[in-house]
Amino acid sequence: MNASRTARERARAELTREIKEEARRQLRASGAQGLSLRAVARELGMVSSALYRYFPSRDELLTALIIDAYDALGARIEAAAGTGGGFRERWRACCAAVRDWAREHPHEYALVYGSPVPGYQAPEATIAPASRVPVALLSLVRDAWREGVLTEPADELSPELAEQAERTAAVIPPAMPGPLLVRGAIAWTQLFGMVGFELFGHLDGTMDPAGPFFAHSVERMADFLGLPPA
Amino acid sequence: MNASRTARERARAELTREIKEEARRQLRASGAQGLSLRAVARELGMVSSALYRYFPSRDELLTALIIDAYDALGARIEAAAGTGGGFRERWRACCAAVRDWAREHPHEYALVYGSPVPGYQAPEATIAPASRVPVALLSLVRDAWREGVLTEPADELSPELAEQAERTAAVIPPAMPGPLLVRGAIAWTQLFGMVGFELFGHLDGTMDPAGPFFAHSVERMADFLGLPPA
DNA sequence: GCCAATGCAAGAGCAGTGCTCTCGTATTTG
DNA sequence: CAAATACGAGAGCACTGCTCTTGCATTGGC
Repeated sequence: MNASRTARERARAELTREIKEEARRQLRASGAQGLSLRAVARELGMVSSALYRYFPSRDELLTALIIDAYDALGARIEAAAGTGGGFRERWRACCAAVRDWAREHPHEYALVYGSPVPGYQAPEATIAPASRVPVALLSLVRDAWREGVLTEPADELSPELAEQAERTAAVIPPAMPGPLLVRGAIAWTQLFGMVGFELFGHLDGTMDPAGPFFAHSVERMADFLGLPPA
Repeated sequence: MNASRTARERARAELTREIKEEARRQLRASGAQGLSLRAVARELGMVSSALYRYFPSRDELLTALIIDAYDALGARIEAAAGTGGGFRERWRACCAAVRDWAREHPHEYALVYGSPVPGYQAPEATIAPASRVPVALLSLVRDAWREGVLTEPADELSPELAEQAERTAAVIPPAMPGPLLVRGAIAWTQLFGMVGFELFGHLDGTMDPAGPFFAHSVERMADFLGLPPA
């Protein structure tokens, strides 16, 4: 497909990939704060100013890493959602995918789900890959509902929330009941709150190691969503 | 109590306070990344090297700000927990206290609950103020349980989790049932997951503005804890 | 009340950063 | 083949955290 017309274009694509690779390596070694354009260039045997031909600023490099991270996590959770078994097993697999990926790539997790860089405005290009995770989770809940295996919640929604739920449901047709979608969103925030707390050390000394607490909480959230027992 | 013995000691305490104040101002303006020792010194009319007499490094300054932030949030939630009304109202007040404080001090929230600075190890001095929030939340649940107004959960705990729950409950005697404490911890992670997502823009475009979603989720978590309806 | 010990601010300096600009060269395009 | 373009290299600017030395002010013991 991509015949990569000229030699220059092939070299450019190759170098862009290598820069991101080296940047990711430094990210893993010393975090986003410690990622230095000059160090990346040095490691690649080029001078720092040459790097600006590929990424116009340090923030743009970080944005590229963010998009890659979102996509990597998105692919993982989508694969988990597509496994066989009942809905509860698939829910477990999705949650485990998020936690496993986060523990394997803590700095990349921190980059996308930790504090945004000051003054950093998430560019348009990040929102699509960023939404893959919530879409996968909510789609799973919606599928369970469509198959009728779900005990549907009878929560009352305020008019504003009902409208937001409807807007949100529109991106993953066919529509599902608002109260159920909102419960899905709650479980989504719980999942990431727990994973973030584990990674950032807020569970140290109490629910530590976090494995049992995580497993238990996944079951409670499955109950909360009305998923049938396995 | 603190007669502040010598003039030198008074001046030192005063300057330490002023440094933290100016640092907090810069934090609010440009985030943790943008906090510069030299800029703080400049703003205070002193030379940068003089600042090192008060804080041995930039990280130590940040640690001082972190402790202050934990204490400020801790004081807020403790005040909210101590208000009158039923347990559900107090639960609402606690959750609102966390969200309100976070929205009022987004950069300080990011500092303590966002990604930890790379290679930054939370010093001993932070764990006591950091625990004020979970202690306040769990104490509220425990009080409701002691008064018998709670429908106690019948969740089964794995042996490891039961042991962790027991260890955790020991710091807020008298002991409470493990399954209930774990539900409290789940609600705790949900609360901070949701607040973090709102602050860091992960709800933009869906549950945005986040007020209705927040209010609804607080009720669902109150149900989840078995708190009686208001 | 004096004097040594200590606390402290100032300045210079080091190694590093992101980023800009210019300049000569290599590649691509018409 | 010539003109347009892309590119790497280097110098340089303004900034950062941090260290070290120097000289002055405050303190506590005699």
